[in-house]
Amino acid sequence: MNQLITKQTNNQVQDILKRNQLSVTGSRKKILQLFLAQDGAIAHGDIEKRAGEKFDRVTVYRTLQTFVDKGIIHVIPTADNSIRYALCKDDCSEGHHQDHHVHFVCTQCNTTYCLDDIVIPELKLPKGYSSSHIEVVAEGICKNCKTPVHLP
Amino acid sequence: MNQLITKQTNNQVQDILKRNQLSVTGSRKKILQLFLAQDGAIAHGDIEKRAGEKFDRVTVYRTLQTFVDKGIIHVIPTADNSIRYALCKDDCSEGHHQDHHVHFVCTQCNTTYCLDDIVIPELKLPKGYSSSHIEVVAEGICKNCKTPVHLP
DNA sequence: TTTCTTTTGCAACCACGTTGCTTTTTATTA
DNA sequence: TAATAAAAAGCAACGTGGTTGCAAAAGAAA
Repeated sequence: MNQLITKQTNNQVQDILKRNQLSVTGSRKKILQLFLAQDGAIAHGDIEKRAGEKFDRVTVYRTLQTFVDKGIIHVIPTADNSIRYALCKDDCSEGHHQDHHVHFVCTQCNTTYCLDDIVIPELKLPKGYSSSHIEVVAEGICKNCKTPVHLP
Repeated sequence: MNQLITKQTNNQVQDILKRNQLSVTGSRKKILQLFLAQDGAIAHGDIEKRAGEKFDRVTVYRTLQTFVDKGIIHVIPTADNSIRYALCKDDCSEGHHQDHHVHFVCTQCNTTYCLDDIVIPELKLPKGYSSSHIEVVAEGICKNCKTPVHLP
């Protein structure tokens, strides 16, 4: 819980904010640090809790919205209807998200991962339908929760 | 808007309710009729509006929940975080939904379709991940909204 | 440091969904 | 058909998640 923020991380945060023409503020630094320190995706509620009750709800909403607008994070739709956010890869930019990858939700630890390297296969849609975007969410057990192999 | 309910539809509704050991009530009949008269999926809000402001919000919620529990309808997760419902096929039953098909959301008319015949292709997940269920939502233009071919 | 601009925090509000309880409706049995 | 038990509907109230307008505070620039 008590996160050690290294000088590197701090510089990285400032870098990202400045590169996106955002002023460096307390909430933006804190929230961005949470994303950098986290493997999977984060829900809005997690952020409010893990930011240490320091920021107003409204501020968290606006900060997340700003990050989405700038292409720093992207939204992940989940089956349980709770929005989650994850860092974008470098090829996302303002107004143009490139986050067309598979998302994986672990049913055990409830972590959401972006599987950037998985290719979404072609779908044969019925006659008359044409799709511009396909969202794939896989549910199951992640690499950290799978039953470990017992060695002799 | 003003729907003509035929005797057949009425019988069908009663049939479905009785088959699922549900008592036949006004709201259940009305809401089930809406589903039978509709090609695509319906959102909760639509139901409240189209039921003619006759039923309490709570009643609609509970009726939908009952139908989901009984396997009469199923929930469709959408990208915009609004839950939609659609009739299940016959192989759904109480506590066991068999609705593993692709869902299609038309970006023009905003209708959601269940593409029952489309097979969800295999996904090659990274090492350590195993999935029990894959949700696929395609976005695009549906058969009713596509630009018609101009004949000479 | 001063000034201007941006961001934050607060209060209030709305939409969505849920819960507990009373009244009404449905199904059942006489 | 009337009486009864069981189920569902309606109502009020509440909780959460998200938004908006505005005044105060913090950041950037000079």
